[in-house]
Amino acid sequence: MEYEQLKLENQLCFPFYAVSRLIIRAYQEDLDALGLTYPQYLVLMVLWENDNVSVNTIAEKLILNTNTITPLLKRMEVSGLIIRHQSAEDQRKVIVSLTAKGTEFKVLAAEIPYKLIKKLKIEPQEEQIQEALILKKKLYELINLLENIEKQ
Amino acid sequence: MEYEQLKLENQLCFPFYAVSRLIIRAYQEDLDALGLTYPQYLVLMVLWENDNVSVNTIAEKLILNTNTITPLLKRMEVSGLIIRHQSAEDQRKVIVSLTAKGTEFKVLAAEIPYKLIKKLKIEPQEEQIQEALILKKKLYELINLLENIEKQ
DNA sequence: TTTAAATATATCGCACACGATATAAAATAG
DNA sequence: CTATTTTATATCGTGTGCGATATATTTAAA
Repeated sequence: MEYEQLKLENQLCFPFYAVSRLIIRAYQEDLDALGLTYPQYLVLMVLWENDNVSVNTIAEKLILNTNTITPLLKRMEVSGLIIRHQSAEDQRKVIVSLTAKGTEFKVLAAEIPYKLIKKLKIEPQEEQIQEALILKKKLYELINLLENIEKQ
Repeated sequence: MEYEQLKLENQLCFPFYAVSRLIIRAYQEDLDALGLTYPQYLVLMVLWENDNVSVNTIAEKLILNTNTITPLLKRMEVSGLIIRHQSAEDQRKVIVSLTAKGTEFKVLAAEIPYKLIKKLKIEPQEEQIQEALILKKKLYELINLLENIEKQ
């Protein structure tokens, strides 16, 4: 029995899985220099855009469960990037805020995306930038499709 | 400071990371029915195409390190999907082989890719199939680009 | 207004991923 | 032919991810 649909090279899921891990590996060197992990870097990106948000807000933006986010935030609190405090209005909510260190890291992190492009040894032309934007749009269409499965 | 390149929505890395996890989540239900995890399913796909291969061959095909693969294979041996035995020619090599159970699972797993398409509620037309093939090609180009970073 | 349901976060257990390191066997160099 | 290097796999420690479950607070319902 051949089952073409079971061959690794015919899968769409596997290259997504591989690209995701390889991108994180590529970032690792620059993140290590800041003592960050990739998901911690994502949390910081959320906070740099909107500080003082609830645990749930971060979880929703990163499409992660609280059982992933909670210990992640605890480690980030230990390393002095953020602080967590209970909301006054709604005692169930835990508000996450950047520390001075967490805020300062934004300047250092700003170089990271450019460093990855340099590592890839590509010099994006207008055409390639447009292509990347189209790809990003398709990825978000896929995310929407995949997120709506669970709600059934 | 705005730093457009640090906004989550401007990242290409994040949607890759999200899509990868969401696809695995979508597979979970069908894999659970077989008592498999996603990486175990990938290992089986490698073995269904080429049985009796070394640990390293599997690691290379899945772009995983042996410190991930070794315990993964051990768990698969415990659950009776594979057996591992030392190679006669090269005593360093450990050859991984499918058991009867591991072989039989191929028939059961053959439905999984179709089930995902059903869950997504899409009915792929020729046009969309072509689009998926182009996307897959792009993903493999990216994998090549990302794999070659490390070799420098 | 007491009760039930929903919401927000945390805890537990298990299975990855991966950097760093160890160990044994094979290949190669001097 | 012995010493060195390389190759193949395994071990250890840390940090995710996530299903299942617990706990506290808020909201809604009877």
